[in-house]
Amino acid sequence: MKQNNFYITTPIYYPSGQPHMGHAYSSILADVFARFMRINNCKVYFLTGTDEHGLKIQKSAEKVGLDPLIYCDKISKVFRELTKKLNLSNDDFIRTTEKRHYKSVNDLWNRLIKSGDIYLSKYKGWYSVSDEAYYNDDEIIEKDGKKITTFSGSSVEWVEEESFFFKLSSWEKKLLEFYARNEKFILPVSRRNEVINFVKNGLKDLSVSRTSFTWGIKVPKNHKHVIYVWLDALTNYLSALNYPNTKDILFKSFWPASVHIIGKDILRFHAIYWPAFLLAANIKPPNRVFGHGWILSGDEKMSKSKGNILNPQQIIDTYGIDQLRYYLMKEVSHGSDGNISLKSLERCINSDLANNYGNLCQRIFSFIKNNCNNKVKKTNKVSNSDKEIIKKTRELTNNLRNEMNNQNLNNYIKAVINISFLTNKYINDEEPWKLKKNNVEKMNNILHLALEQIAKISILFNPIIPKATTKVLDALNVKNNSRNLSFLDRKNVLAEKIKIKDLNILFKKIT
RNA sequence: GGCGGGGUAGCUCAGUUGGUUAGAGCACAGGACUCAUAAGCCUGGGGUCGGCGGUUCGAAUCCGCCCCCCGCUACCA
Repeated sequence: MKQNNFYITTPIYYPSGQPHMGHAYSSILADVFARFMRINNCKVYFLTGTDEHGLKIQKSAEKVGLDPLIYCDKISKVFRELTKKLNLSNDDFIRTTEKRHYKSVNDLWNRLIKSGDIYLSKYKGWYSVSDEAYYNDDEIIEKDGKKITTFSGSSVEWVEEESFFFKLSSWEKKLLEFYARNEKFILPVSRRNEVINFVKNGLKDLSVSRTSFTWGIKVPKNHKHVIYVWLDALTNYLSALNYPNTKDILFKSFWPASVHIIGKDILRFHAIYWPAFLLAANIKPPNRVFGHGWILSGDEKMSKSKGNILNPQQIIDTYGIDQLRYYLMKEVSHGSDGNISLKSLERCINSDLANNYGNLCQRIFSFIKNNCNNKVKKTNKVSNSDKEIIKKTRELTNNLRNEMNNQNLNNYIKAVINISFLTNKYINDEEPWKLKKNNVEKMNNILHLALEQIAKISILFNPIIPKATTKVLDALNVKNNSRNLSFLDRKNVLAEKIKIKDLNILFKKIT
């Protein structure tokens, strides 16, 4: 990994159902960080994709009478299309059914065999056919002469299955050392504690192959076995960089990954298994795993039976993608679960986007169009209130890079919207409409400063609401190579003399 | 059960080396203005900071007990 390079990933999605709000959230969150790092002058590689192996997919394909791969082509496409609808800026979209991925998984497997971390043995336990799951002794009771699991009540049978194992147990200490050395490997901190706790309670070796189904990557030299889902799926992060060719420019530039964005439900796989596999294979683990919370609807996890599903596609069609992106990023607080509802979505769009940022742009652009023929020129006279707003804006933006380096998007958004408050107040206080007749110079200075503020806000909001902010920056004639964070280092975005274009309403108010 | 996080205004949350009248945004009410999407600005109402007890000159903040919510407690992912 080169300095100033940034590799960020979403989970690869298991396409056994339609994309839901949780997928949308993970993807948008990752996209926001990717876009931010780009305007922060980093070279970014942003990856998403689909995880297409396993029993569920095999069965679903059988049900509709399709070859699993053809079936996957179809459903993976749905997720690929979603990246467009969500306006993701991903550089690649990987599927675990691709050749490059097979090559990569095979290589990782062979490395682990070679290092002695994978061995062949037998997996034994109580298996429930209907649950497709194994249970521990303490989860089993006898009822009417039958063994059943207390977990779901379904009947279980004793099964012994040949399986390859990964020597996870021998990585316990090394993992704990790794977490200690890399304090921010797992964020937020609460999740880090969970993981450390789990590891401290002891790790058992992990079964990493299955013989009960065939839809997957076959174990090299033993085709009876299919490679366990996580050893398969996680490796996608390497495959996309052309691993096993570690001399490849992509791999050299972007590994280890800067951050894997994931939901808290798959934290263990990313924070324990994944670094263990990699350490065993003598590959550097990623720099960070960020586990976000779930999207809830009315305090409940969204589910079909509860009828409280908010479908991302519908929301986008009704309200727009920038609106959905902004709402999700604002409403869900750092790392914890977030409740969403149409009501709060509409409130959020109206207050932040329409009334605040949108209207700020509108009032300034309209005024300049009607009174200045779209031309503004500033002089070097700086009033006390100018100094004041510049100073306050600087205070608000001081820590923004740091907030984003810790995935703390809430503080970021709060700071930026506060710049919008400041600017609205500035205009109210300065009353440029009163200066039309007798002080055009001062009026110009005020308007120019307002535009400068709008430019800064628009650049800072660009990762979150790219469409709307691009319209504004276009209307301001800000060059592409100026749409970055260099103004944080006390530079101005706009020239002293500027000509702007007309700007249409950015966000319609919802009534 | 064990370990961890949390309970602050109607809603979402900020706020600990303990210290003046506990904060923000949204929502609500009133006011002055008019460039603007009846937007923006100003002012205001509203909180026994989960409960009880303790330490202290002083506690949302420290200690003890209790109540409630959430997460983790491995091979579905």
